[in-house]
Amino acid sequence: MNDSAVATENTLTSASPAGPTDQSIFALLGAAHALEARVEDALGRAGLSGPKYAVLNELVAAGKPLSLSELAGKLSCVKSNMTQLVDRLETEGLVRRVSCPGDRRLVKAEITDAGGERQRDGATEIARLHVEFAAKVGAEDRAALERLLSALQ
Amino acid sequence: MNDSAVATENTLTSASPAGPTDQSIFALLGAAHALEARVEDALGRAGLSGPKYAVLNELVAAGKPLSLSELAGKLSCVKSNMTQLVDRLETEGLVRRVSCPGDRRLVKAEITDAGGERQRDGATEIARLHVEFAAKVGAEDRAALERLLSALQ
DNA sequence: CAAGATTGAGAGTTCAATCTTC
DNA sequence: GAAGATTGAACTCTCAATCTTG
Repeated sequence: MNDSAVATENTLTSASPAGPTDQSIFALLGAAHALEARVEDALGRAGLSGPKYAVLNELVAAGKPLSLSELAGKLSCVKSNMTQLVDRLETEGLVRRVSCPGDRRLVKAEITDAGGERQRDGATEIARLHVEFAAKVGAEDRAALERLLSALQ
Repeated sequence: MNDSAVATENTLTSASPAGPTDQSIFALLGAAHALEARVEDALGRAGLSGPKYAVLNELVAAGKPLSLSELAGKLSCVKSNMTQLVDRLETEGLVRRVSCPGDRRLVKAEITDAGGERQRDGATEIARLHVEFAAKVGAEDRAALERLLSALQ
């Protein structure tokens, strides 16, 4: 699982200057903001941020070390971002860099035992959040959401 | 109109590790991400970022200089953020800091002529985007969106 | 020359600590 | 002391430029 939209972003959600039409877009972004904040809060309880959880999650899902380029692709971010994110994860002891004998250009990230535990904690929090979400949003609204999302893509 | 959710956040939107339930949340965040990117692109054509547009917009809506604390309140961000954002806007000549004789603790941001032009350009781009959005999303789905949003808050 | 990773600079955000003013 | 603004440190992100390896 990936979760790049969890970041701390909240400057685009308050009033509506131009007209009534604006409200749809900005209301949607505001709600997404609130949801992201909920996800970040939940992960924070597990000692993780959204981006850190996303990386650990990908490593667990893959079941093997992944190169920084592969991770950047899965998280839809640029490679230099992954360099720094893995720096911070490595500092925390949640992943470790391993070199690849086959292709010496590659640097792979391998999850540590501590990283595995942390990922499980994060997944537990996310699961809890999801139950809450499912209870609040009815099936028919969820269908509307799907249509909305595909219209937006 | 405000628009804080426009930031560059994209690490939480890819796969789904835990289960099928996760998809609702992360799909929503992913779509919001895409929408934010569209807004940022549109504003970029006007030479603005989301946060910068939000500030200019508030100043135009108020029709008078606003203190940095007032702006931070309207944009739902911390005050230190506004200090730096206004720094960048001032460097670009879009706003200017004015001191307040009545309460010498206050620093107000006043929009310049250049800032006013820039805001108009941004608003034009946003209006264009909104027409597109309204055309893609039907009225009934928009109603479902409203319910979704209030359930989320 | 391509691809993978890193570095440096900059935007945007948060928090904690500080300074001035009330 | 409390409110307004600023500064410094940290995180997340992007882009452009560089280095190493293929």
